[in-house]
Formats: sequence, C-alpha cells, structure tokens
Amino acid sequence: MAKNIDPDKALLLDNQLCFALYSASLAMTKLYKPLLDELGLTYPQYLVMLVLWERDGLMVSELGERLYLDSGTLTPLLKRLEAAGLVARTRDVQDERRVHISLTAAGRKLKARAQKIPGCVLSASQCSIPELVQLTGQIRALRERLAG
Amino acid sequence: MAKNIDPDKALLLDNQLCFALYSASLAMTKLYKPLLDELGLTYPQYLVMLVLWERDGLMVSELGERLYLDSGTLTPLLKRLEAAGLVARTRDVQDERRVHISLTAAGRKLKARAQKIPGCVLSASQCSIPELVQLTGQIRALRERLAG
DNA sequence: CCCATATAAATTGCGCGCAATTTAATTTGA
DNA sequence: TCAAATTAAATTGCGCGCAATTTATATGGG
Repeated sequence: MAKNIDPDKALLLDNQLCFALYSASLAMTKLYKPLLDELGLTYPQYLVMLVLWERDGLMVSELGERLYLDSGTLTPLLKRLEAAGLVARTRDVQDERRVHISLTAAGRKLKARAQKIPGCVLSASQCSIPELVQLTGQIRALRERLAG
Repeated sequence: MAKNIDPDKALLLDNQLCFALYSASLAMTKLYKPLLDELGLTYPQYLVMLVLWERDGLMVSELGERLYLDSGTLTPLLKRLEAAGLVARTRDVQDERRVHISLTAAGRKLKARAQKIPGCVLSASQCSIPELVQLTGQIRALRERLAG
C-alpha cells in the first residue's frame, strides 16, 4: 500500500528517524556522563580509549576512520588525553607527517575501571542482550548506508 | 544461555550501542547538511522549526521538553533564528519570565521548501518505509527508557 | 505586605564536530 | 633534479550541548 510518504506526516518530529537517533544519542551521552566522570573522561574521549584498548599505536587518521571523526576534532581531544597522562603522541620516524597515538601505563590501566560500564548501561537500557545486539546491528547497518 | 556480558567483548567499539547511535546520528547530520544549507538552517535549528511547524508560539521551556534541550542551547539558537527572520521572541504579558517563540511569515513559508527533505533522506537511507517506521519506534522506545 | 522560595530564561565556560584553511612532509613526474 | 601535487595533522572559526551560575519575575507563607 503506502509506498509514498504522507506529506501531512512527513515533517512530524516524532516520525523523524533522525530525531530518534539524535535524541537517543544525547540521552545515551547523559547516561554515560556520571560513569565517565569517575574515569575523568568525556564521552568522545572514551570512544578514543575504546579504540586504543583494541589496538594501540594508531595514527590520528586511523582513529578518525574508526570513529568517523576528523583531525579538527581529534587533534585537540588527543592533546587533552595527553595532558591527562593517558596517551602519548609521537611523530612517525619514517614519515614525519604522521602522529601515532599510544597508551601510557595509566591509559592501559584505566581499562580495568571501564569494565563495569557496559553492565551499567545494559541495565539502564532495560533491554535483553539479544535485543540490544540486534538493535546495535540494525543501527550500524543504517550508518553504513547513510555514510556510503 | 549467555545472560551475562562477555568481558572480552564488552568494550569492543563495534559492540557498543552508544557508538552505533552516535555515529549514525553524526552520519544523519551530514546527510541533512546539504539539504538544510539550501534552507539556511543548521540541523538543530531544523528540529526547532519542525516543532514550531506543528505548534506555534511555544515557550522556550516547552521547546526544550520536546527536543530534550535546555535554555543554554536554545536561547542562542533561537536568537540566530530570530536574526534570520524566521521566528519572533516575545515576552509573555502575564508572566514576564516566559518567552514565546512564534513563526514569522518567512518561517511559515519555509515549511513548503522543507517538504522534499523526508523523501531525500528516505532514499539515502535505502530503507523501506515500514523498516524505517519500525526502527524509528525502537530507537524512540530506547530513548524513553534511557531518559526515564 | 514582605521576604523566602521557586521558576524561566539568559549567561558563562568548556569540549566537541566540522568546514575551510594552513603548515609541513612526502611523493610524483617532467 | 626539483617544482607541482599529494598527504597528514594542526589551526581557525562557528554552532551546538550542557553544567553551573546569574538575572529577572512570580508566588506563597507568615
């Protein structure tokens, strides 16, 4: 049946996928806030740490590809992580344009304290794990279609 | 079976619902950018206009409840919309603390040019309408659980 | 009536996101 | 060989989000 968009409903706020994503993402950030305050991290800084805990020593551009962020966002953020003693920024010897981001001992150690976060978020989301996995996959697939 | 979180996988970036939401929301904003540039709106300004096109004359605090934003975000944004000639900000006569936001003629007129946006976004998302409606509902439900 | 309390919006300050530009290093090719 | 093109990161400028505070107005109890 309704293959086309009903113009009366097309601009209703609550029908917008974009607003659902936007407001859910902001709500998620607020949920993480008190948990991340304990670690001294902002939410985007936490995402950078997640990447580095998986694979250390990435270049700024590789971090950017992973997180869909550019150097304009990452450079100052990484300087703050460096100032906090969690990462080191070192120029590549072969190619001086490149900057490698590596975890300090304190940065590696922080991972242990972050382990409890997923459980807190899971319980706040009031989802079962399968629901959550399914929804995460759907949203990730949407992102790929939007970005591509 | 697996009722608990696997600690090895719990902190993997691609398993995070929060990152799926975050990156999909940013991708969505980038998708809207060229469409909104034509209207001279930023993405949050567009959300405010969506609310006002549904119901005009809301107070700043009512806009905030609808969009999950506070006066710290809305006040400067609304001043920019006022400077652009799209809304008027008028103090309530009964209660001078309150500020009502009402559309100007130009603000109302802009809605016609916004009508084509949902179709553009739909085609970029490569989703069927039922899929999109279903996903929007799921994410909205998640937001309510996270916010509550 | 007055003062304490509450409420609405505005302000301040900081950290993103991102477009656009700049700086610096490397690669390419005539 | 060396100037042009390319690449990586940094810089600049602006608009959010939001916590914390301030300003202005309204309300309620004694």
